[in-house]
Amino acid sequence: MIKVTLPDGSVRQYPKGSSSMDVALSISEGLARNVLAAKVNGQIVEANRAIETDVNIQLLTWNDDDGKAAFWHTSAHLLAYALETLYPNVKFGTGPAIERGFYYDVDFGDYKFSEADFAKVEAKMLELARQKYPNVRKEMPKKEAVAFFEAKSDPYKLELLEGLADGTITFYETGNYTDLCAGPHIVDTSPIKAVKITSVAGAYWRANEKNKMLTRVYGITFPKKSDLDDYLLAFEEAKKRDHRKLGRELDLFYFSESVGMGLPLWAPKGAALRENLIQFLRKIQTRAGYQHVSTPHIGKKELYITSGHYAKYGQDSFQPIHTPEENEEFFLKPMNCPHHCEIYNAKPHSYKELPIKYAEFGTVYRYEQSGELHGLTRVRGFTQDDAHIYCRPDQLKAEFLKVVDLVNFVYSNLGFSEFQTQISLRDPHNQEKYLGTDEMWNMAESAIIEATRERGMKTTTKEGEAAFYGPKLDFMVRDAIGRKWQIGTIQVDYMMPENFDLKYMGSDNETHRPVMIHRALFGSMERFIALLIESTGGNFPLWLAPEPIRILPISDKYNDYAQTIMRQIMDATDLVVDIDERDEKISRKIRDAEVNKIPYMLIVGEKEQAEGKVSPRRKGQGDLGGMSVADFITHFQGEIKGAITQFNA
RNA sequence: GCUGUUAUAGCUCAGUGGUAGAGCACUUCCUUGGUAAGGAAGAGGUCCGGGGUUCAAGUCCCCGUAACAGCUCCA
Repeated sequence: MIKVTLPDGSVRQYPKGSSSMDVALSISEGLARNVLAAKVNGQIVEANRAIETDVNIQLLTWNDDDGKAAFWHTSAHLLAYALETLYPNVKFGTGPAIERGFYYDVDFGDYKFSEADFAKVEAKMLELARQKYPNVRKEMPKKEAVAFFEAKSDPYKLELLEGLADGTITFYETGNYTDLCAGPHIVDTSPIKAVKITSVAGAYWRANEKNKMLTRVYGITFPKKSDLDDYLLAFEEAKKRDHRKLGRELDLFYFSESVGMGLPLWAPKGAALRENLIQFLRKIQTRAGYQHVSTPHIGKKELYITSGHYAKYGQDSFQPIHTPEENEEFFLKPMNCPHHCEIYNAKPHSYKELPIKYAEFGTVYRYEQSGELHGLTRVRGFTQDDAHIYCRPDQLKAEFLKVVDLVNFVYSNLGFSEFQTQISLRDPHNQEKYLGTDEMWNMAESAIIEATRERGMKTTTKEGEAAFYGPKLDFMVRDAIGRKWQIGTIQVDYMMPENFDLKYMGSDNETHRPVMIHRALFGSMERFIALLIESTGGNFPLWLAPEPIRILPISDKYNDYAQTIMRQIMDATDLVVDIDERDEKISRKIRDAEVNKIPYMLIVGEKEQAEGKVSPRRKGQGDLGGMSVADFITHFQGEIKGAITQFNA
């Protein structure tokens, strides 16, 4: 007998060789029906794998991410099985489960797999799933594995095998389909009841652009048809929050082919939104001890040679502009740090002055590959809420933590509670990509790791994601359909102070090298606003709304009264107020204001004019009843005060 | 940059090789109104650009441009 410990701590006894499925069956048949895989002593395995020793078991169902992963992993095999049946001679790359569904990378030879094929593949997958094929795990010596794929003349699987040690090779058989695979899988194919092939796109073999491009077929499957319907419906709903769509609908920004791709044009409403965000942050940064600076949009080539950016990105930048006579070369600035370092270097500094924090809403230009451009989230001209903190090495951790706190403050006020944090380190196997000494890197990386640990932050760590001059702590949020974007970043840099020969005079009357922290909280105004649009669906908090108040006169007889009200509000506050003077009925004006997502409508007609009042209507709430202008202003300002917490530096 | 898809009025989109369409928006007129679309009339087109096939191209083919999805990249 073996002892099985369940997550609630209960211990049960089973005959040796029992499986997780047996455990599930002993609890309830319903549970057994829902079990997709199991976590046995922390390792995820098939639910029917025999257990020989005492173990901890967690049964995994559709409610567990790992359960879904097993389900979708099997679905990927099912996809491959269907493709192999329908398109003889296809070769397979890799086919993992992903966050939402799965894909398989396929070499179709000369065949162009397209959307027209989707329905056929879906039908075949469902047909195969219904056969209730068991997923049979097989361990195999490497020699045998190689022979199998040589017989199949499958170059991709053979290449994958090269990287595997003998004795670790496992295969899974599903019907007539056999794949090199580490598993785990669901017990058989029958739970797969709904299938959707979602898209097809190119993907480089082994994620290397020098390799051949395979065809990546994406799909998603569910245990219930209604789950698929719900998923597709939710996806359609999410697409309505796309910032590119809302940007046009709310008249925020545009692109023009004549201006150039990736160069956003901010319309008045968008510019107002942007300005509100800048004002908010400028005020907080000033309180946090930042000094705002302003630097030009270009800089001489030599500046970027000094910083190291020229060697790294010179060829992949917008190419230099030249002066007509002297033929000097100037680059559009791709980042603000070199300019800020020059401000630092403009005069000598004492240790008593540090930390020095230069902030700038600095507009930069980067040549992004054409295929990368994406609405406002990836553009070629954008404004960073950039700042550089010059501090003594002994101040580094404290300063880093202050920035972390600032990020938390700003995001919480903007409703971004779901952000993720990632520590981006250098790739230990590819160190020539980076500048600086091991000592510098170790100091910088440990500063970030210690600081995040000190705050108890949940971070993920990624090697190879660092900037070439230093490691980073990145803050990421998801867009409407779940894609992750980096917004904030905090970077520790020992390199740039070296390159620019930055100094300060220490208490020992010797010169010392400061450490630099590069940081941006929004990242770029463009990307941040894009994500703000998607997270709010265009219903911005009152204090950010580009048009917070619109006065709606009942008829043109009350336009003059509306003007009086507008002036009263604008005199008492610095708010933007508009009047809808169109020759339309009030219900129409209300509808249009609702559609335009205007937070406050002020309805004025005969009654209001007679009583010297306004009738506010809050978007989404309806009529608030008549009140005086003074009462409305109090009400309005109260809502803003309630929305922003006080920042204490 | 790579693979694929798409491009028709300001927006959303129909359009079968044979006279360019709808809804919304816009303009004018009527209407002067009370909490989510009042009525009528009008104007608006390089069918993305260039080339080709054809008696005839918005429609078929090629090249380019841009957008979209994904890959790769991201100071």
